[in-house]
Amino acid sequence: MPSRSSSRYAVLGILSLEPMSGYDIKKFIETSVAHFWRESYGNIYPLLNRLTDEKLVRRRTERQKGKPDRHVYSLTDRGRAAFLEWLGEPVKEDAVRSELLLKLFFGRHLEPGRLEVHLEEYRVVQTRILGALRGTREMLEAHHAEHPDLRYWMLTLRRGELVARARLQWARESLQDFRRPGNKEKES
Amino acid sequence: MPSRSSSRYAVLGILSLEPMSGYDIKKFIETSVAHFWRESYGNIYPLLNRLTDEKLVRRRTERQKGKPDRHVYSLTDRGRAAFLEWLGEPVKEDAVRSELLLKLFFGRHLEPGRLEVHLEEYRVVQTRILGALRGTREMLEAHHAEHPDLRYWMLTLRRGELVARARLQWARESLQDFRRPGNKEKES
DNA sequence: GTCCTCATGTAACGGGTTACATGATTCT
DNA sequence: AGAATCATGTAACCCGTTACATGAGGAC
Repeated sequence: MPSRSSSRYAVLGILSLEPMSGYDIKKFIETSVAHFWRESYGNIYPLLNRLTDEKLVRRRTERQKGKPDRHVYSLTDRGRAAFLEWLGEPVKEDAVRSELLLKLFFGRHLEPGRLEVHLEEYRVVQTRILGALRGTREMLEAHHAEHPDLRYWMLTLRRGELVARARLQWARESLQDFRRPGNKEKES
Repeated sequence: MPSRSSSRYAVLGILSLEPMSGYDIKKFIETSVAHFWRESYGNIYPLLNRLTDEKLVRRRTERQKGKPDRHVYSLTDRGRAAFLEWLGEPVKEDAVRSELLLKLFFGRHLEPGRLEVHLEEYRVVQTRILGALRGTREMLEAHHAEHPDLRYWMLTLRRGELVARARLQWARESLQDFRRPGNKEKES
């Protein structure tokens, strides 16, 4: 009965695609799953050491000229097994915390215009996210059309897009609602 | 330039509505902002002590028969000021982490049917959330129609609904997509 | 000349959860 | 009889981020 940090399974999963260094893992995350997952070096490197100690991962060191040694990690059989086991387990629902909504909840105490600024910033962020998702989608369709994992990647992308669109819609609606002045109380 | 833990501002904000005990705060959170914010007692109680030390909050003790003393906390002027300052500051975007999407991303390695199970569970959860949101909305409209904060509470509810609907739609779509067998590769 | 990329790591801290401990009262 | 509610708290732990340190080579 595993079920540990999640980060570890993210790392194991990525290493199941191909052997990589910690640095590569970070880059990979940033260009593929960044819309729903992030890791910092300060988490990745110590984690890789722990995984090595636990024999879930194997380290091969490549010496390089002018650069630090490069540690390339690959999954062991135990690592793959642990990963697969985690994969099938029920999903732990993730923590819900939205600082934006928290502020809006108390929005009556905001100075005039400030609520709209918060919403507007959010709208911009969501728009940017949507653009990034579209970019990723096009990239995948162009360069990885035959990749066996494509279907699953698209699945996650699609969720990102739908949710971002919903958030965007909400931001727009709400801005309209709050920018119209005669609207302090319920609409009539 | 404050900007500390967020939890502290959640607590200060709630106390700005009316004086309460730690226990009350927890209850309040569960019945009003649970869809985007949660706190545990293990966080609330120590936090209230710290806030008291920092004079952001004042403690009044009510003795009770057969129950532990009840500590009722209220905002001090400094507390209110700190809260208002935080309220106007730019929103820190919250951590993105979805264990579900992480598993789906690696979905090719799931045993047959397991992916659908994950999706189906998610669908159920989102449906339940939607129901709860509707319940809250109706309760608010019935019992707090005149509350000066209603507009802001509705704003957050609306976001919850739109996002939950988007997630639901995605879950349904994806289930259809994956339950249809002749569909292992791209649709044709 | 300066910035970016490659590449690894550590230390300090932050912020939070879970589980445990306690115990009377009231509801079913 | 047993569960839920009221009510507070602590200790252990976990998980993660930020900031710092180091340094060569290539791009502009």
